Amino acid sequence: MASRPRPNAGTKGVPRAEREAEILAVAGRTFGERGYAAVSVAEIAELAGISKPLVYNYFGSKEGLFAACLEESGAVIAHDVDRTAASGAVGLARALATLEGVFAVLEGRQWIWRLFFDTSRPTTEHVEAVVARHTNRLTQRAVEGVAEMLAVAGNDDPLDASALVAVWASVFDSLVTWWVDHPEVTAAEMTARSARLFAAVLAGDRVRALA
Amino acid sequence: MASRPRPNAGTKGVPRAEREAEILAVAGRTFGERGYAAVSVAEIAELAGISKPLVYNYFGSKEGLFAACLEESGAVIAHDVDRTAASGAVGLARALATLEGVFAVLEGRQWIWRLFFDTSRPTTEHVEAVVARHTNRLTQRAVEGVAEMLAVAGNDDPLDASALVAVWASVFDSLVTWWVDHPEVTAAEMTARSARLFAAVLAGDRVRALA
DNA sequence: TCCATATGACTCTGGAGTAAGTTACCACCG
DNA sequence: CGGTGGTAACTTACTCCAGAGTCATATGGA
Repeated sequence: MASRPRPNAGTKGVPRAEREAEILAVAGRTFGERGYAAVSVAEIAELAGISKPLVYNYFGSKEGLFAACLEESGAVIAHDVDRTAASGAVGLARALATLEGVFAVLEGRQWIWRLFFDTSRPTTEHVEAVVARHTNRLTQRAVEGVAEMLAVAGNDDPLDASALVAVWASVFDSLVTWWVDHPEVTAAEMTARSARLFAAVLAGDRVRALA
Repeated sequence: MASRPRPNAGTKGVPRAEREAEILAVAGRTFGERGYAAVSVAEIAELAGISKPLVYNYFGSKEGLFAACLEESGAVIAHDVDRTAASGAVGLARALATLEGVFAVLEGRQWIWRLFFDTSRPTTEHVEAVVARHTNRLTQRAVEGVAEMLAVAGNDDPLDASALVAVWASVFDSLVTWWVDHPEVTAAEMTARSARLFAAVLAGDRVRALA
C-alpha cells in the first residue's frame, strides 16, 4: 500500500524541547532582521531544516511563533535591565550603565531588540499582551531614571516625563540599530562610544532658556 | 445591449490632477498611520470614494502610490529643514530651531514623518531611491549639525559622527511619534517641551569621563 | 499498540493587478 | 443647430498568486 517513499518522515528525530529551541533561534533572528510581515513560515521551516507542519504543530500559528520569540527575548533583556537598575547608579550614569549592560547582552544577537520595535508585527491581543508585559517592565525602569533626571532640573510636568521616556527609549533603539549596521563593533566599543557621545552633547553650548 | 446599469461609471467627474491629490492625501495619511503592509489598495480606494482600478490607472501600482506619497511629503519637510539650516544657528540651538520648524510644518499631519520610517515599506529600487533622495537631504543637514557639536568637544571619530546622526534622527522621530499619540498638543507646545527636555538633560550631573 | 516526531500535498483566502466596457464632455463638421 | 467621433474619467467583475493553515499518513521506539 506504501505510496511514494517519504524522505525521513518519522525518524523519531530530535526531542520536542530541543527542536522548539532550534526553531525559536531561527525565527527570532529572521523576524528581527527582516520584520514579521516580510517572513513566511515556510521560509523559517526551511532555514530550520524541517517542514512547515512541524512548526504549526509546536507553535500553533505564525503569530504564536512570534509571541514565543518575544517571550524568550524579552526575558533576556528585562532581566539585565533590572539588574542594572538595582546597582544604584543615578541620572546619566545610570543611563550609561543600562546601555552597557544591554550592549553586553545583545552582543551577537542584536536582532532581539528589533522584535519589539517591528511595526509589521501582528496586532492581536495575544501578541500585544506579551509586548506590553515586557516593554512595561523596561518602561518602568526608564520612568524611574527619567524622573530622577527631571527632578534634578526642577521639572515635574508629567507630559514632559512621558515624552522623555519616549526619547530615551528611542536613543536606546537608535544605538542598537546603528550597531546592527556595524556588526564588527564590539559591545565594549559601543559602550565607550555612547559615553563619548553623551559627553560631546553635554560639552556643547548651553541651550537658550526657553522653559 | 446595455448590460446592468453601472452606478456612475463615467460621470466625467473630477479632473485627474485634483483626483490624484485626493488619493494622495488619503493614501499618505493611511500609510503613515498604519504602515504600508497593513493597508490595501482597495481600502484606500474606498476611503477616497472611488474604485481600485482608478488608483492603478493613475499610480500604476501600490508601490508607485507609496512612492508618490513619499515624494510629496519629503519635499515639504526637506524644504523647511533647509530653511532652518540657512538661518545660522549652531549646536543645540540649531537642533532646537530645526525641531521648531519641523513641528510647525507637521502640525495636523504628523503622519507625513512616519512614511519615511515605515519598516514594512517595499524594498524595490524605485522606492529606495525616493527615500534615499529625501533622507540624504535631511541627513546632510544632520551631519553638519553633528559635526559642529563634535568639533566643540574635540571629537573627530567618523564612526561617532555616524552614530550621533542616527541618534539625532531617532530623537527627532521619537518626539514626532510622541506627538502623534498626543494630538491635542500644539506645535508651539512641542517646541517648548523639547527645549525643557534638553535643558533637563543638560542640567543633570556630569558623565563620568570615559572617553 | 500507542505515542511522539515528522512530512508531502493539499485547501482557502486576501489582496495585487487586469480586461473590458460605460458614460460624460468636448471639438469639429455639416 | 444636431450629429459624431475622440478621449478622459470611471466601474464591475474578473485572474492569479503567495502564503497561512490543515489532512492524511509514515516511521521508530517504549
